[in-house]
Amino acid sequence: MSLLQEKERFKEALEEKGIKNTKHRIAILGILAETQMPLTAEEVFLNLKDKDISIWISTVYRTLETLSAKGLTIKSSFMDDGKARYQLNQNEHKHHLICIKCHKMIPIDECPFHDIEEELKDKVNFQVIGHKFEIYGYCSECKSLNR
Amino acid sequence: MSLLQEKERFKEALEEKGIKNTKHRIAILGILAETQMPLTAEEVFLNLKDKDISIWISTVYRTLETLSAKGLTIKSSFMDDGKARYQLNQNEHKHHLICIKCHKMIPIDECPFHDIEEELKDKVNFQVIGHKFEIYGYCSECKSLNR
DNA sequence: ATGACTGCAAAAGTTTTGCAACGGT
DNA sequence: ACCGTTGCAAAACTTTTGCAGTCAT
Repeated sequence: MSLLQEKERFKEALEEKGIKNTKHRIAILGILAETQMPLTAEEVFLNLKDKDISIWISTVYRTLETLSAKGLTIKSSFMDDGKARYQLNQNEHKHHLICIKCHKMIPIDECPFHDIEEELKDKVNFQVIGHKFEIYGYCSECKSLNR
Repeated sequence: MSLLQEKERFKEALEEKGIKNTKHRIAILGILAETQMPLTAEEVFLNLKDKDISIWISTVYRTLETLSAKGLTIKSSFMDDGKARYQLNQNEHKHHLICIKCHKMIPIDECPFHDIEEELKDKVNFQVIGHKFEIYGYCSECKSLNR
């Protein structure tokens, strides 16, 4: 997809969610689309600076919170390092292999949850809202660098 | 299990890991065993204060980090609220249903991972270290309170 | 007695908030 | 023109660190 097409797609997504289409929001969505990796607010901020886009880190935080509240991005903190990470919500039901070292995410097709969802609903009285399934380890590159 | 038995068990666990057996460590493990819920450092701290145990919050943090490094507790930050939570490592391979509201954890026997582990190893060159599988929603009590 | 652990204070790091100015619809 | 968004500064909050004294082995 071209950058222009992408920009247009983001613009439409913002409209659909009823929030304003600003250059910062488009830029942040662009960064997340480009890196295809969950980024901390600071990483997003630095990426923007690299592109000579002037923005304040509080705006990055506010934007990422807003986008996550609207479902355009997903906030998670799976790394347990005290930093929240944000990624584009690709709106596909996907899970990932996550490299502990470089944070690369490798999407996988498997979703084990659906198989046991029914089973669970009957066994325990629990209203399921969502689930998280992530596998941690070293990707092929980091694996070879590591030893 | 009686409190005394528990204390003895914790003491042995600390010895086994080669770290000192102090009243604070025993107390913190006790809180985690008692609540059976992932707690933030502050929650652990407040629980201790309730029991008139004098401790500094930095000690709570240091202790929880140490216990997690030794595998006696597990650190996670699945709630995406910027706070790390710690729970007892019961040393069983378990996953949980986690109530979004009260943070209650309901253990489940299912682990979908093992079924697809082999499959993945072949498909992608990825060295698996661990995985996280959690299901979020409302437990039966919070469910009825909610609507 | 030695080294690990803790009390305490202070700093570091991340995230949030307030307010005025700015920008999109 | 209106109201959501952003720049900027400052505060709030979570977590870490340093050092001296204490405690477990």
